[in-house]
Parts: sequence; structure tokens; C-alpha cells
Amino acid sequence: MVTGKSTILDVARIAGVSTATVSRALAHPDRVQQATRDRVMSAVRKTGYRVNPVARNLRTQRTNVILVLAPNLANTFFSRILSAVTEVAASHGFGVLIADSAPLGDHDLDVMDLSGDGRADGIILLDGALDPLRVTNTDLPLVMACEWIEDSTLPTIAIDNVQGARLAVEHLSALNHHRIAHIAGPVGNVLSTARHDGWRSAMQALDHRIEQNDYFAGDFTLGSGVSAARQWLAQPADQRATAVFCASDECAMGFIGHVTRQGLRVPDDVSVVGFDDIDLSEHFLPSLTTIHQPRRRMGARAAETVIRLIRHENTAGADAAPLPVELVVRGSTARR
Amino acid sequence: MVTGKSTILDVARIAGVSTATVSRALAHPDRVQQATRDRVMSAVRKTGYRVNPVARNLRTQRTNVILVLAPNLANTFFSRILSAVTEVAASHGFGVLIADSAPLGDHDLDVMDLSGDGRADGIILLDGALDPLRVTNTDLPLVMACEWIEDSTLPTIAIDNVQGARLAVEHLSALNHHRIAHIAGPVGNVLSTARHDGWRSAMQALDHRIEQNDYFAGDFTLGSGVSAARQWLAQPADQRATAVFCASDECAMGFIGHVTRQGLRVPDDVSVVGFDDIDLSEHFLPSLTTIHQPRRRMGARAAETVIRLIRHENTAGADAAPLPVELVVRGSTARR
DNA sequence: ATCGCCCATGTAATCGTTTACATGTAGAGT
DNA sequence: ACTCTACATGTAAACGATTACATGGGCGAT
Repeated sequence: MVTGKSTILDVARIAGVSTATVSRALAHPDRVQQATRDRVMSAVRKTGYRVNPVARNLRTQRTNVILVLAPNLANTFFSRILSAVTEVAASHGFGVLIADSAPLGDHDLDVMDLSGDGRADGIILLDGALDPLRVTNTDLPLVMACEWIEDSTLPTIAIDNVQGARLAVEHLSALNHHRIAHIAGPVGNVLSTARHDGWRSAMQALDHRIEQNDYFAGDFTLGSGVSAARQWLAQPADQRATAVFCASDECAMGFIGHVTRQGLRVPDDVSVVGFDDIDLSEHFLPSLTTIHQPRRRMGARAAETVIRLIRHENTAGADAAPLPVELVVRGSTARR
Repeated sequence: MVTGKSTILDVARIAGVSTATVSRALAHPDRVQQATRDRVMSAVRKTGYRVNPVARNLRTQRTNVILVLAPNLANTFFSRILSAVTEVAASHGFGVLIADSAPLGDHDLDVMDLSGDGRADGIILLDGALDPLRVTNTDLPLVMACEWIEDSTLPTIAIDNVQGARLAVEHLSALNHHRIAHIAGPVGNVLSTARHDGWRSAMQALDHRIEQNDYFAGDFTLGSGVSAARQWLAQPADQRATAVFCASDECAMGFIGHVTRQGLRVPDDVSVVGFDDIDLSEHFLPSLTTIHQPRRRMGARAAETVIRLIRHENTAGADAAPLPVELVVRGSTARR
């Protein structure tokens, strides 16, 4: 019980059996006699033996681990996805490890340098910005979730971002807003692009002209909401958009925070719609009208899909369809 | 380049050398002749060979991986700690994997079932609720951060929670509040306990009586802030505490959100202080007066400490002292 | 009593690396 | 010409488990 680095051989010696029997006693208790099983167990207790997972992984070529690569752990958006993944995986006997994919972009690493050809049985990738060549350079089952990679054939779990943007714009339009600005996400990001496209096409479909000043660059963060708010406030009061559709809730909160502190009121002076429906949105002041993403379902579906791939089960199914989004009307939007 | 599951032996055969030479060409390029090195490299390219980290880990008994166990990834508080850990680790050649420690509490698993005696070289544990017996049942270097385990001798990086609570209470007292309520964190949690103690002792030191109704149970979440707000509102208006010290920022936001929606104003009708200084606090409405935790520094220090332990470097130093906290005065507190 | 089968256990190969040690070759020093 | 060094490479033993196959004893059927 004291040592701590005992091997299966130590146990075998103490129990007076072979290593094979120890291994069997542990993995298939029904295949060894009660008496020897007891001797083995007691030896295990005596030595404090724990199986070395690395050795086991090498021999069995399995790890029972799913690796999740997330682009930015600081983004509160991922938490619920991760917990859903963890739950589903656990119910199938898999553990979950998470890694920040940011270092992968910078250095010359690729996915496998972290995941290791053998460190995980499958990967869930939440980062669409990774070089596709690097990503597919692996035999491991890999599914994308939330974000995706254009022109790749990877299984992908995502929502209909264009539709989400459209719902936001239509909601604002129905409240008699015609000048609906957009604070975008980071350029190059697939989500940004989809939401931006959705905004543009919805505006066109509703015959609302998009003024040059109504597009603000951003990056999903609180800070980018604040700086967009500054730019918006700098415009002459009678020439501003009367509503803003933000590419993320955080960004929306940054915007609202800043304009409120400058003496304007939301939604009386400007309506704001976010995207994501993070936990805080409901409690923010004013509570945030936003596009709800089914985060738990995304995480669960991603986990199920990758596990099915790992097990070589039939992966055909309704997986292709994007998950539905939903407009949640709260206190940050009002009739003009 | 096509296969994908080629071993060092395949490379050796194609290059016409032994596996030892391949291994050396990759790990110590200076110890093989230019010519053979080139042959090896070209064989590597031809086969798409990637070293199998599991085999390497087994052989070298190292992984260059640090495992971080966090109690609750949904808590936005951890993000910045994690990114600091990741950065520092990377600069020392370590990768970082993160796992949710929640499953460890429930099942019969212990730390090693996830980390694996061999899967990581060291552990940073952010969860103080784990059974100490299970935690210390490992040879791996292990450091605690943020939370800690009573009566254990594990190296611990933390802030002075009692002092933080004291600063909050003193600030409110200086603003002429005497009835200062407290919304606590989960019972049994070391942070909750320390902050609760700090509140109580500061109140005593200032000769403020603690009324029975001024303690609210909670659990750090938004929701617990809301339900505390309900209880507080249910009290007769002239008999309520005039200020509230919350055990977390999220909780404070939940409280403020609810009372504001019920028609009260913060800070005019009630002052609120949070704890943590998460990103959003500055942008919340009103912006949140809170106790700032140096999250990046905690993460960095934890990483440095565990790496020093892994390398058997002298670990003595100023590590014992808790990191300083700081009161950040913003818009949620006002003179009574 | 003999044969054959089953069950519990042991033997040893295997997973894919790294690395201590052995081997062989070439050039320097005498 | 001979030895000694130095260096490049090969040989083979680890790392710690799992598992196909071999072995031997016990027991039922004949």
C-alpha cells in the first residue's frame, strides 16, 4: 500500500500466480477461480497496484478516451457543450480530455501532436480555423461540432446560423426597425460568415437598405461590443441604426453596457439582439433577446457520433441536418 | 503518405537503416550523418510516419503533459486560469489536458483513472472537494490551485479569501452600511467557508451585529443569486440588510438582475459586492464592485510549481504565501 | 479403467518506441 | 604498419500490460 509504483509482476509474485492470471482476475473475474481471485485482490491491495494505462493502451490499441479540441476555453459558450459531451461519453464508458486548440494554430504542431495517434480513440473538434490538411492527417474518427471546415467531408454537428441571423432580423423588422446594424464576429470564422450572410440576405429579403455605417467589425468578445458601441455613438444621433444584431451574446452585452453608461437606454433608444443564449443572457439587464443554440444537444450528438465512428457502427442517419435554432424574445428589444 | 498507420519499422526498412537510427534521426539529428538523416526524412515523408506517443511514453516514462482537473468547466471563472496554465506549460515544452473532475466525485474512480499513472507527468487540481485519500494516492506531482484540501500538505496556490471578504465588508461599512448580508457558496466548499468566515469576523471587528436573516445559502451560481434575492425581497422593506456581499460575481449578478427587475435600484436601494472579478463584471449594469483575483498569476504559478516538481527542481521558495486580492470599486455600491 | 473435454492457469509473443551496449570503420598519432 | 579514438550504425533489451496458445488436472461417459 505504500510503494505506489508496483507493476502487475509484483502483484503476481505476491499472489503466487502469473501475470496473466492477475490481468484476468482484474479484467474478467469470472474466468479465474474464487480462491485465486481473492489472493490476487489481496495482493493488489497490499501493493497498491494500479494498472498502467499507457501500457494497456499500447497493448490493446484503445484508450477509451475522447479528446475535445476547443478554440478558446475562455469563451463561456463551450462549457455546456463540454459537460454534455462528458456525460454522454461517460455513459458509454469513455473518458473525456479537453485541450485548447489555440497552440495548434501557432506552432507547427498538428492535431496528433496533442491527441497522439494513440492517446485518444476519437476527436471532437470545435475549432473551424484549423488547417484542414492538418486535421485530416489522422486515422482517428473525428467529428466537428459548432464550427466546421468548408469543403471538408467531416461529419459535422452544427446549427443553422443563417437561419438564426434571419430570425433576429425579422424580429427587429417586425418591431418596425429598418436600420438594423450588425456587429460581426472575427473575419474568416465560419460562424461569423454565416451570421453575416444571414443578416445581409434577410435585410435584402425585407427590402431594408444596408447603410455603409451599419456594419461593425468584431470578434465575439465583450470588448468588441464596447468598441462597436463607441463607433455607433460617434455617428450623428439621427443617422444611426435603431437596432443592432450582434454575432454573440457577449458582444451584445458589451454594446449594451457601453451605451447605457453613456446615458442611452436599451431597448428604448436602441434594440439589441444577441446570439448563443448563454446562461447570463436571461439575467442581464435588460435581459437579452437572443438566438438560442441547443448546446447540450450539440454536445451530446457530437459525442454519440464520434463514439459510433469509434465502434464502427453504422453512422448513416439524420445527423446531416443542422440543429434548429430559436428566437428568445426578452427585454433588450422593443417597438420603435 | 497515404497509409497513416506506419511504424518506425516501416520507415527503417524504406530508409534501409535500423529503427534505432530512425529514432535518433528524429530525436537527435546531430548524431546521425547528413546523408542517412536525409534518407530517413524522406522515408518519413513517404510513409506519413508519426511517432506513436503511447509507445514513447511507455518507454521513456514521460508524457510532457500536465493534467488539469477542474470541478466545473461551466464556471467561467476557470477559463483564464486555464489559459495561463497552457501558456506557461507550452513555454516549458509541456502540453495541457483538462478534465472535468465531477465524474471523479460520483463514481468509484479516483484521480488516476483519468490521469493514468502514465498519462500525465503532473496534475493541477482545482477541486478541493475531492476525497484527499484518493487524491494523494498517486506518485505524480500534484499541486492544488484556487481551492485546497484542509489538513493536507499539498503545495497550494491560492488567494487570501478571508482577507477578500474582509475588504468587501470594510468597504461597505465605510459607506455607512451596518446590515451587510452574505450570500454564501456551496456548503463544504473551502472557498465558501473562508469567505463566510471573513465576512463574520469582519462584521464582528466592526461591531456590526449579524442578524439571523442576513445569511443566505447559495452555490456560486446565477440562480442562487436570484433565489437569495427572492428571500431578501420577501423580508419587510425596513428590516432588510442594506448591502449584500456575495461569494461570487455570478451570484451577485443573479441578485442584482432579480431585484432590479422587481423595481429596486442598485446601488441606490441596495449595495452589492461580488467576488472574483470575472470579465463581465466591468461591463455589467451596474458595473460590479468586487474582489479581484489574479487568475492569470494563479494559473501561471500553479504551472510553474508543478513543472518544478516534475523536474525535481528545488521547490522551496515564496510559494507558500497566498496571492494578494484587491477591492475593485465600481458602480454597484454607494453610500447609504 | 480409459478416453476426451473443459476449465484454470502458465508461457511467451506482442504493442511501438528508446537507448545501453556491441560492432565496425576511418583517420590520427606514433 | 599498428594501435587508439571517435564516430556512425546496428542489436537487442527494456517499458508494463493483454491474450493466443500450450499445459495439465479433474471428471463424466463409455
